[in-house]
Amino acid sequence: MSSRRLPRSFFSRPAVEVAPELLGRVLARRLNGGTIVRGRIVEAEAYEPGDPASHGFRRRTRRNDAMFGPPGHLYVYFTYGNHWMANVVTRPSGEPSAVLLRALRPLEGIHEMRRRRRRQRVEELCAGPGRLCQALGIDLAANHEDLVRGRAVWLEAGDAVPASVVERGIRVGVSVGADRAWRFWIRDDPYVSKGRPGPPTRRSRSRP
DNA sequence: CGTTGGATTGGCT
DNA sequence: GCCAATCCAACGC
Repeated sequence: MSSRRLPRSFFSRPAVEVAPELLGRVLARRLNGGTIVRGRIVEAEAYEPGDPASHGFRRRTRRNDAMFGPPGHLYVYFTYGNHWMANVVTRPSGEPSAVLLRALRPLEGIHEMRRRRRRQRVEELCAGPGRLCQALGIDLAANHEDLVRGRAVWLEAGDAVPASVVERGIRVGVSVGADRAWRFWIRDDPYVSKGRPGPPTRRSRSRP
């Protein structure tokens, strides 16, 4: 398994090409204090220009700014009042696109992940986009981080998985753009998230 | 300026 | 399976 970093050219392509090729790669994080935490990517989703489900579909704002920036950087955003999400920016600057990291298989720093997640089972540490951010301590401070040259978070080449074991389907939790089968995962991998593909279940709108 | 709902999670019925 | 938590971007007026 290679610990060399993925080059900028890897990311400077459409997200739908990058997403399946990110499977088997390793997301690495150096926490304050120096502890290294690493996990193998087992599930990812692509968000492309002109994609109504993408944050980059509308104009550039403070929130989605990283999506419009150079490839190989991190786009981090906050949602549902609780959770951070980590994306890898793809395509050249000016073309908003990114790959949402949805699940990792923990490799290193598992004790630290358990402490942050307050969960013991290894299968529950990084199986979900909000969970993996919590496990790796990724929040807004990591937005715009350079995965190619940065020291706080980066991507190692790891072992690309053969296309024969890559499964694809519609994305999780999106109400529009469900015609696009842009979610990719490693078939039968126990660390893939349990999120249901398709639109989120309607919540009650009742108020106190 | 008020309302809506989200690239989710975890706890409870 | 259902739904509250909890915040803020986007959008309507």
